[in-house]
Amino acid sequence: MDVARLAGVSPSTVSRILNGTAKVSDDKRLAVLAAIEKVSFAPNQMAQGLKKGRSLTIGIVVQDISSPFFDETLRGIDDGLKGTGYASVIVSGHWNADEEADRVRLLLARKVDGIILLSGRISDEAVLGFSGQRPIVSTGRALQTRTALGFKTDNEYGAWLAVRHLVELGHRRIAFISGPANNHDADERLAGYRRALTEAQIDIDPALVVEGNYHEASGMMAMNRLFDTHQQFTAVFAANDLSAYGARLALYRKGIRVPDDISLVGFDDLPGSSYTTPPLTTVRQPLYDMGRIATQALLRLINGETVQGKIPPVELVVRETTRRVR
Amino acid sequence: MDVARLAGVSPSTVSRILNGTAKVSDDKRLAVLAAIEKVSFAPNQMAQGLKKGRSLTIGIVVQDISSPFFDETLRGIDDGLKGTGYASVIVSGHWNADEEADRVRLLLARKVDGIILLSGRISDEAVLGFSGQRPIVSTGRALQTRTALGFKTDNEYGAWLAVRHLVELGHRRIAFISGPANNHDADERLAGYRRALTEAQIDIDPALVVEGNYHEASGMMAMNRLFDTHQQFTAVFAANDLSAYGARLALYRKGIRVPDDISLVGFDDLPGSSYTTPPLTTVRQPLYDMGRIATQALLRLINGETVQGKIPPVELVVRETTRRVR
DNA sequence: ATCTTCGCTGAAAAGGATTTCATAATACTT
DNA sequence: AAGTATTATGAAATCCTTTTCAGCGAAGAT
Repeated sequence: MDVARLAGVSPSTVSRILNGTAKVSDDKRLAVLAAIEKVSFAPNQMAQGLKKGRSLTIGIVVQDISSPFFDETLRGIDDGLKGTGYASVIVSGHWNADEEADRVRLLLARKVDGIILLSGRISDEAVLGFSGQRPIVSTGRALQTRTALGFKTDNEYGAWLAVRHLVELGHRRIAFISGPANNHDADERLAGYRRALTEAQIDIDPALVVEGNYHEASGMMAMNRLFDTHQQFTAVFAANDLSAYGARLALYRKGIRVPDDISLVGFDDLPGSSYTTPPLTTVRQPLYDMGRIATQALLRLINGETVQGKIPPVELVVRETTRRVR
Repeated sequence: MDVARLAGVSPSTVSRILNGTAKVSDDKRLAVLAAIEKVSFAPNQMAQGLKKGRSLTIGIVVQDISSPFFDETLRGIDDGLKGTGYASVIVSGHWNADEEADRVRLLLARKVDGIILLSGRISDEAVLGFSGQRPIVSTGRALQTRTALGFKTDNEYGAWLAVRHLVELGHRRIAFISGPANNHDADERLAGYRRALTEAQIDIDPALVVEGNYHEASGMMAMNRLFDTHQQFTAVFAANDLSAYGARLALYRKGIRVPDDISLVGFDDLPGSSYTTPPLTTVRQPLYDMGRIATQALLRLINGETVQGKIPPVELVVRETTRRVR
């Protein structure tokens, strides 16, 4: 080591000072510190990682790097990592199970100390398998072993909250813009929609539920499909905020006022949803908190501690896109 | 190495097969491949990196992980990295020069092979200094050395485009919601606003320019300040889309119609701006392309090739928030 | 049939830290 | 004062690959 030579000590001593591993006499300590300062030495993290068996890196798998949904959670993760010395490498599974599994393997080869999996598509078994190599915490699944932990938001309940809100406002013809088929969360939200209607003794009209894919464009198209087939309805529940945005635009284009003519509610409560015109009534998922909590849990798992996953419940936030039916 | 023992060869041979570094007899190759398969071996990237002197990792410094502005660029970077074997560790400078410099040092200690700096706050000299250790490409600055490259979007011109558009629609009282003080980009946009007005022989009224900070809330507050001081204006140019969103909401709250009563134009063209109500007229920055191009440039710099920075120009995209003044 | 050349392969060194082990120097016991 | 317990420190081993170097056997040359 360069610094060692400069300070006239052995590499061992430098290491001891850097890590506080053992007592070192003051004169040597000072000499070493001075040498470090002089050459502005920073230990090679790859070498450190190789020796210590930990990289101070965690891997994060999202499905879409530029979606406000994931970004808000990433912010929570970033904050959760603050001051821990950990950095994160973020990869995207692009909503594809195979690609996702690939990414996880890649992270594992990079010797990340743990993995956070957001809205993963791979099976629970696969997660459990990977968790044999490194701890994993995942959103959107119920899991609890010594090295794997899952958090689940209650999608069914959230959707139920949204639809019940509409029902309480007197709406009876409520359209639903669903999420993509074969998506677990999406299915649950649909179930919540159904239950709320059933509880209100409103018949479920299949023509009122139209499939979207969580993106703005799909919300817009879904809305247009509703119009094209001449459906009657006074409210729309979109399976996520993004598709609600799209629906909102379709409504605007038709000259239909929100909430005066039609009420609209979304799901997620993205940061932008307080600034839509008008601000969107939606079901709040604690995205940021999920990130923070997942991070803290992962760090505990990495330290071999046991944890259980608990996140704040979803809640309805009533803003200005819903109104009592006239 | 485990695989070596299992296949009855030396680690050297395994390495040669993995890297195609030298010819290996078919029988051994097959044995090794089988062994690799059997224990699903993946080389330890830290050891590889340590030996080879490259980590196959690049560092990315953003200022805010959960801002659509950065996310769109990140998407470009992600796509640019696709298939290269590189992964990226993303850190945030939180718009703070000291923190930013810290993050860069951290990335350097992690032995990233190169760095992409988005909207950095540190000085060009600092960038040049760091670029002595690893290549750096940065947005928002003009730089061109063997190991550092900068891209600059023409903010002044973009702002000029926006304001000229409003002028051409007959607006003469045009308010400006600025970016934060001491922000280079923000200053340039202000300059463009001024030039466009001057060229149209419209007096610049200082009361019509009010400071924001690029966030939605500031746009809303800026708008309200304009109202509180009873300014007369028929159009508003916001220094970025986010503050335009905020302004839009303030307008909505006052019952002022866009674009019927007041025209509004933003800057950036965030993905969400096609879905605001109504869709926002704005100055398009090629965020995604900037990410892609920056990535390709960085990879070239890493390979010791020389490159020069060229990105598509900004352009006005006229949507539905601007209209001829009555 | 002997000497060169060539092609594969393994042993060993290297990359930059940490950690174990051994040792020299001090301090403590009685 | 002699022997033992502590301390601070350096030498060497280790983490896991890659790469250099050397050697062995086979093929080619004469």
